[in-house]
Amino acid sequence: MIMFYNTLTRKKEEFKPIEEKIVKMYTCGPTVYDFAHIGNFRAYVFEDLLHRFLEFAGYNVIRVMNITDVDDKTITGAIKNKVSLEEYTETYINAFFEDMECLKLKKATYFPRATQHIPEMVSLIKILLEKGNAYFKDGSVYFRISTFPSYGKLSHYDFNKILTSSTDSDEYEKEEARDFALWKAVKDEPFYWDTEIGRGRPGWHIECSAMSMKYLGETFDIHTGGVDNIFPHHENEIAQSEAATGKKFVNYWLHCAHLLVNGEKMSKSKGNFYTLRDLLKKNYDPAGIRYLLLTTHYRDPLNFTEQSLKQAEKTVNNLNAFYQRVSFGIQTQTSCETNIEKKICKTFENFFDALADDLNISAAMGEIFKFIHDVNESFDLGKMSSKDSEKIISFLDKINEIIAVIEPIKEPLPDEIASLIKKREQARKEKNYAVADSIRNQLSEKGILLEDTPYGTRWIRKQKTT
RNA sequence: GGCCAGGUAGCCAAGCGGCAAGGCAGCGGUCUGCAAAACCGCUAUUCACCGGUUCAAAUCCGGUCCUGGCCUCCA
Repeated sequence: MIMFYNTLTRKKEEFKPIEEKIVKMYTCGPTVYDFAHIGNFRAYVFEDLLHRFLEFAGYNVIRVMNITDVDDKTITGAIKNKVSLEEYTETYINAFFEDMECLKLKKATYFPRATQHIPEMVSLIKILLEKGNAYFKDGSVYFRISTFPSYGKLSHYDFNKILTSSTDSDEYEKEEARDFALWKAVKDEPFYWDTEIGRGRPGWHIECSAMSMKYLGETFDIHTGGVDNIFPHHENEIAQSEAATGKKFVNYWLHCAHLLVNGEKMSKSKGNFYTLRDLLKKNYDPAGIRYLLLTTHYRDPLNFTEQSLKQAEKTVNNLNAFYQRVSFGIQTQTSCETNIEKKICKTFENFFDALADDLNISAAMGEIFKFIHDVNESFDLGKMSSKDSEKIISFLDKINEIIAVIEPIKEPLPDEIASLIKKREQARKEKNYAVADSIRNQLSEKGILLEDTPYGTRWIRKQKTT
């Protein structure tokens, strides 16, 4: 049984998709006005875990991640740089995909862009106008919240108590302060679309309603984002979508908590703003970054520090060392029987159950580390057969489908290096340790670490260290 | 002010009524020519604080303090 915490009900609920074996999921993607920062990636890593886990659990995941390529910030950026909106956003769209690959984030099925779905948004707005849920004012179209009584059900805000007074100076255009723009009239700006509802550009929220319904249908299973999206963004999506279709928009809303930097909110003014690229420049390992973002429960605030990043790197390093130790075992060890199969089954079961409980990744990893410890012990006692090793490796490969931080070395050892290792073993036999150590240092510089064991010399690839 | 999270060892982090998982770091030991990795042992009488409920509380209830978020375009 899979349980998720649903923001809508504020409870953990059993997950039941609309269609058996298929999950339709919408994950809020980037606004491409700048490079994404690690706070953004915390959300994307959480979504990646969700995606991978659902596939792991046997679901066919149909996932949409939108690219917001028109909004105030992208427009400002394009004007400032005197380029078209397309040119301006292209850089950041490409960077985003590179970053995703770097963090091993699984690709969504669709990456729709707002600018390519203007007709869909317009027709949705037209429906809302016809139904009386929206109105024109000075060429813009606003959603009339008074026509949607359950407004506030996601954020659980009581609108009788708040928002009685209008704060912004230009709010006079709207009938009510809380009404929000579906379509913004454009007069002097260079970027606009001429449509049946006039010349203008879309409001922020409408793209997600239009695109999610296009690719996933009027009602779908899961919608995710950061907690800061609960209000107003997701609240408004619900209002627009449900007013238009008369149907429930989304069954499960999952939101991840924020990332803090050194216990403080991440902000440009404080200078504690890291992009993924900043960290890579500082020579941090992408797998370590992924591990750190992955292994704090998504609903808990994550305090990002360079110390914890270094710890994460070390852990990833040890996971890789373990993988390689076992791989090496495949080629060398021959004897004995263990009940490794049983242990693998139990570990797998516990790992899966932990994740099925609202993605409890920390508990799931705890199971893996206990397993590793047990296996290491058996190795030290010489109780592992090559058959056992093969089973362990295939188990680790399976786990890695979710955690994706282990990088198995599949390619054979280059001849040049193999012969150096042989040469060194000869030197060691002759107790010529000066030569042996110099070869070891030489290989270390090439990223190959040697480990002498009772069964011979083993090599592993050195992880990036900082 | 309203609403929502969170405060567990040096750091990170599970547990959410029945002897405080796990990771990283540290210390001592085994193995090693030396290493590395691994293994063994040690490292929270206590879970922000104060009360209460209970045979039993880190876990439930009440209050206090601290940190962070949202309250109209920020994941």
